[in-house]
Formats: sequence, structure tokens, C-alpha cells
Amino acid sequence: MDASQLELKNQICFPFYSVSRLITKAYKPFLSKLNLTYPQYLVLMVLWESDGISVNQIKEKLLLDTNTLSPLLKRIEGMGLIKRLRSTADERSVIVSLTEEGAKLKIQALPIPEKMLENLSAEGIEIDEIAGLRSMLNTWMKILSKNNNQNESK
Amino acid sequence: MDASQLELKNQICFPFYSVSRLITKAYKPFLSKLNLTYPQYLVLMVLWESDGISVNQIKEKLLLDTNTLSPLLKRIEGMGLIKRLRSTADERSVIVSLTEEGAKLKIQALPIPEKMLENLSAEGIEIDEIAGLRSMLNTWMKILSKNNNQNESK
DNA sequence: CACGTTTATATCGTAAACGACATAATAACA
DNA sequence: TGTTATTATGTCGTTTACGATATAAACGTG
Repeated sequence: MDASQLELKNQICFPFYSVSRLITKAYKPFLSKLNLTYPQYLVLMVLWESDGISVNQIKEKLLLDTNTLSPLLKRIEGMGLIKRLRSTADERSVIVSLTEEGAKLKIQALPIPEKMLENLSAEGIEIDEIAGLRSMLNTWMKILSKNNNQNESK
Repeated sequence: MDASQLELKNQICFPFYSVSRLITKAYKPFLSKLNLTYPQYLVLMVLWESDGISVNQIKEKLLLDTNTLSPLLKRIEGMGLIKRLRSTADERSVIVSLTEEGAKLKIQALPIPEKMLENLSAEGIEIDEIAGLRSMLNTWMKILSKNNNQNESK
């Protein structure tokens, strides 16, 4: 049992946790111009890509549970960017769709990803490295979320 | 301006955000046996490595601000694992040190990192890959946290 | 059709995160 | 020395996360 494994620099979760928070913080100047938080921006990205989907479909795309999504969606609705309507086909489902204002916000959001990449590369992070890392993380995401679902169905 | 950059699968922040949450969730079964949350575990790891340091030193190691750390430390103190004492040398500082109970908890925490690695590799994630990723993320952490400090001092 | 089960969503409580701001102690320097 | 600036910590309010639990609709099966 190697005690050095408990040192912070040898942890795998800690750098994930920190880098995730730091990148979210790096998004903040761009997102605060649109009066959005990062999770709100994620929801809108999902809807800009596929409008009129159910809460459950958003849950699956973002890997967030409904106890997180429900209040999050309510706030975005309160800002007038989305509407929530019970599905008539299945009254358990709630369909989330963009308002005109919410759809228009996409235009202002368009330059954000590019600007973020510019910022990261200005900090000395290679663009190639980012692309490689992204695909690796997407693989990890699939593996870990599968495990997550298995636990849920226990 | 490429609209596909706004798609979730092309984002760099989203996989970080998700993988970070999923790994934290994977820690949960181990940590809940010790009645700890992940951030509480991080604080204890810092103290197990260097006991009797100031809140400010913990802040620098974990990249968490004092408005997050103060209540976090209070909770850990409430659990009887640490003590907080004003430094006599500099009365602005608060020195955090482990209680006997807090120090003993390290023994129970020792097997956690190894078990986590076993779990990840059982999921199909290569150990080599983890080591490489860790060093890459540690580099990113330094770059992004430097930028973070620069913003603070503006 | 009745009734237990699953599904979709939501509420509640607690613990992070973090911006904005407050407070007290120390440092810096005119 | 007096006064301004900086440093270390903390409080407050808001938004996420998420476990536990609730509720209503739909499904499955005898």
C-alpha cells in the first residue's frame, strides 16, 4: 500500500476536477455577456442542435439528472429563452422548445467556441492536443456513463 | 463561422465537465464509507501530506477560493476531523490541523486510489493512458490557474 | 379490467462553487 | 507616525449537483 498514491499530484480525479472548473471559469467572460451560466449554455446548445425534445432526452445528452434539470430549465424559461409544454402523446413527458429569443441567442453564441480555442492556444495549449484529448475524453464519458446507468438500474 | 462548433460533441469543456462529475461519482461508494464528500476528501489529502498549514495554503493547493473553503472546513471541523486556530504569528491566518481522528482516517483512505484505478481499468480504461493523461492535465492546470491568478490581480 | 411496475418529471434538503462584499490584521510608505 | 493599500479570512446570495422521495401517467400481466 503506497502512501504516495494519496498525494494530490498522483491523483487522477483532482486534475479533472480542477481543469473542469478552470475551463468553466474561462468561459465566464463570454457567457456573462449573454447572461448565461455554463450549464444553461449547455442546455441551449442541445436545443440549438435539436429543438423540441423532451427533458429526458436532454438528460441523456447532458448526463444530468432531472432533479438538476428541472430547476435549471425553469430558470431558463423564466429568462424567456425556452418554453416547456406537456406532451399530448405521453403526458408524462415535458417537451422543451426554444422561444424566438432563445433561438436568436445562437447567433451571439456562435463565435464563443472559436474564441475559447484562441484563448487556450494563447495560453500555450496546442490545438492538436485539444482535439486528441477531446476524443479520449468522449470515450471515457461513454465508458463511465454506461457504468453510471448500470448502477442506476440495480 | 462554423455552426457545428456549437455542437456538444465538438466541445472541449463539456467532456471535462462530464468526466469530472462521473469520476467523482465513481469515488462515492468508497468515500461514503468514510462519510466524506469528494471536496472534503481533497482537503484531508492535503492535510495528510502537510498538516498544520493555513487556509491560504490549502486554497493554493486545491485552487479553491476561501468563500468555498471556509464553510467546507467548518463542516470537516464539525465532524471532529480537523481543528482551526488563529495563527499567533499573523493573526489574519487560520492554521488547520488534523485531530487524532482525522489523522487516523488516512489508514482507511489508503486503499482508495488503488481501488479506483482497478475499477477504471476494469471498465476498459488503460492504466498507461491514465498516467499520460494525468501529466497532461497537470500541465493544463498550471497554465489555466496562472491565467486565473492574473485575472484576480487585475 | 384491476393492480403492481416502470417511466418521466418534480420537490426537498444538503453540500459545493463562486461573485460581491465585509472585516480585521499587517505591510508600505509618505 | 498616520494613512492608505494589501492580505487572510469570512458572510451572503444564487446556481449547480445529487440523494431521497413523491406523484401522476403509461405499461404489463394475470
